[in-house]
Amino acid sequence: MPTDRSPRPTLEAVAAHAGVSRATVSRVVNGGPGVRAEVRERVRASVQALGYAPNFAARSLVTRRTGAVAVVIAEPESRVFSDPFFSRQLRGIGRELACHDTQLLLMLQERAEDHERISRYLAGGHVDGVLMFSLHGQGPPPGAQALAAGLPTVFGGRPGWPGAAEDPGLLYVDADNRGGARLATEHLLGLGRRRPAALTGPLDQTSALDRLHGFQDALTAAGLAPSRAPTAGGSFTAEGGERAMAQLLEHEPGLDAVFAGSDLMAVGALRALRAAGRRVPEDVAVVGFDDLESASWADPPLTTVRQDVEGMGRIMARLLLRQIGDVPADGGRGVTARTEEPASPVITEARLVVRASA
Amino acid sequence: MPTDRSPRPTLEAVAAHAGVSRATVSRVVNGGPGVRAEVRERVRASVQALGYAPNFAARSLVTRRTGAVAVVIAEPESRVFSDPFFSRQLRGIGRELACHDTQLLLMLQERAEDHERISRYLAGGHVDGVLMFSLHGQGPPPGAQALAAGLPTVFGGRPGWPGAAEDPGLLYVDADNRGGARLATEHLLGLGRRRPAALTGPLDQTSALDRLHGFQDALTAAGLAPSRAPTAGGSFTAEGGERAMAQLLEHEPGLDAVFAGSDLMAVGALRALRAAGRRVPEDVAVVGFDDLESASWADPPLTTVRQDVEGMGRIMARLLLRQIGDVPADGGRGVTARTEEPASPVITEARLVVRASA
DNA sequence: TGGGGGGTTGAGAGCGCTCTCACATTATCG
DNA sequence: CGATAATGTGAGAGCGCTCTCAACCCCCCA
Repeated sequence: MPTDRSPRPTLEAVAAHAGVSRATVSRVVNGGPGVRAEVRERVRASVQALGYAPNFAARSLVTRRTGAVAVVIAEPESRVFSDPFFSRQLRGIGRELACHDTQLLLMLQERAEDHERISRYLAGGHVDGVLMFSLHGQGPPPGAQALAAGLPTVFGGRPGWPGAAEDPGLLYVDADNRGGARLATEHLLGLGRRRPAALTGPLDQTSALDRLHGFQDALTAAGLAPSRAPTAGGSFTAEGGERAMAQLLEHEPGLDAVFAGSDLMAVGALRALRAAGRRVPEDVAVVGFDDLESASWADPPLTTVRQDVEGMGRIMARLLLRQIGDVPADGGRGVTARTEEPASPVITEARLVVRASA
Repeated sequence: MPTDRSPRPTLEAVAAHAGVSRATVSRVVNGGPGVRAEVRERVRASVQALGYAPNFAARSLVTRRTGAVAVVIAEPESRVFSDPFFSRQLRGIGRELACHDTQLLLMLQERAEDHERISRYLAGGHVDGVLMFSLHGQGPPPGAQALAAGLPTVFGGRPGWPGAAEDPGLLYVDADNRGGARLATEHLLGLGRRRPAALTGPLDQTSALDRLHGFQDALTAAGLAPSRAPTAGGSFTAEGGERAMAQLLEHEPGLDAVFAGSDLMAVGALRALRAAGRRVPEDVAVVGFDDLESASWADPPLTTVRQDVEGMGRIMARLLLRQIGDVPADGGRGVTARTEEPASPVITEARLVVRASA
């Protein structure tokens, strides 16, 4: 037979064992008030003796809470797990949720049919809220499904679909991509470089776009024409960076600095530069973005923009938990944290980390 | 108010709308037989019209199925997300589960108190089964909690606690660590190297231990005394590899080949070798293990042992779904896949990938 | 000694769903 | 054409829990 799922004891059983009613056991289990200390102890002992654990589905059915939160990751070709950036953010989320006794459901939306499956899940009340990462710009507004299901939702990164910017109720957490990119570019210019180029990620992602804008901001401020600065785009990967860099070198052999949209791209750029016989940083200075672990391994170690990725994850989780309402710690005996101030998007700081590449 | 959770329509509502009973709607929703085509269509229309989605908790309460599986990752300092190996495995799991309409609950057990929290969750019937990764050897048999809760469980990697080897019912999926390590070492020996050394991971992890054994197997087969081969251990990280390599060089300056227990360690070893002025592969040949993406970026690109990590994840998921019983596709209308052959551990093949480092 | 009042406890009604079983309807056959 | 089977549908009993509300007990004060 397919696994002999031994029947777990119910509230009823504990009540009988302790000689009290179901209601009393429920009170004890949930830490509710109004139970004599003596009875409370007796019930506790019975719970222990029978190895009772409350049935999640039954509880959830009446409380309308699941104590779980979905992390939806919408991306055509799931780089999620290979992308250390994401991984760290996910870790931050996981840790924060664990602190509040909340489970994390991971939902990967790689293809169109996943969209439907996930919508169904969200509508089915599996979770109390949603953390939404939608990395691509095309397709149906990803995350609309969660909002439509009436679930509290927090976005990772600034949502980029048409109209998103106008919606003041949209909650998201993002790094200061624009400011960070500006910082990095100013560093290049401060080094005396006058022919900087940019390697951008997919411009349908707001992070890539914002970083490009930051790059241009710095040029403008320094009196250079952003439109004249060479730019090439690709995916946020080492391969993408390598290809874009090669392309850039072909069209603009005179460039003396490169702002890469991500560390992975920067690593690729280093490869392409080496292949072209350029020295880094002597001939071409390179800065990256993200400060991944691999940034410090690179040869030469990358100057890059650091974001507190794990912290962003934690903030996302916290924001969501606040939206959900009361923090479901210990079965609800905690204080109900009403949303005093209206929640609003959070932009976290980005800092320059100077290493050898620039 | 904390989020106006708009009341979703219930079965009852759909039944009223379609002019049938709840039972009939249930049958239609679950694809059950015995409903006239005309009625079926009418119900479908009502479902559509009201935007009905079955309540998960209620269904789960009666079916005793949740359609979710927990991935428990027990590790003191969660490298989970930074470790690309894991990430790929998780992706494989996620994809396979998605194919079977099963959700993935991620549970990180970083500290002792998490253990208790997770046990509670598992016992509460949140999930139908457990995929268990317990990377450290110490502490209470991690995973015992899942087994104790009577949940179908599959382990990632060979469980290492005392007695695990004797338990024939223990299900796990592992790479052929021993065989792969032997392959890699034989490659080094085949290159004419006669003073190979090993960099091992934490030997309380079976994967590290198995790889060391594989290394020794190759030496023995080649007529070399394994006990004479220099060995240093550390964590499965670049830092660990760097430190261990430095230590090895100090004690055994004459070594001409290194088998590293992981690619990350190998990358660290490359750094240490460079710092010591050794050329790779001329002075010292290096092989790694895992074939991470970074293995091909390394300088020189690493010769390493490739495992089908994503495939391992898929197999784990498949094994678990089979244990759980019938594959819960489309609400159970699928064939019940009884365990015809008794399930048994799966060891996947490991292949050598030759690049420049050896 | 009797009547509040506060603190404890239990009875019972659901939460939304599935599933069994009895009933209604129509098809099938002697 | 009535008996029997096959098919379609509905009534109702839970699944295990929470939560309201009424009942209860004991103590205090008049």
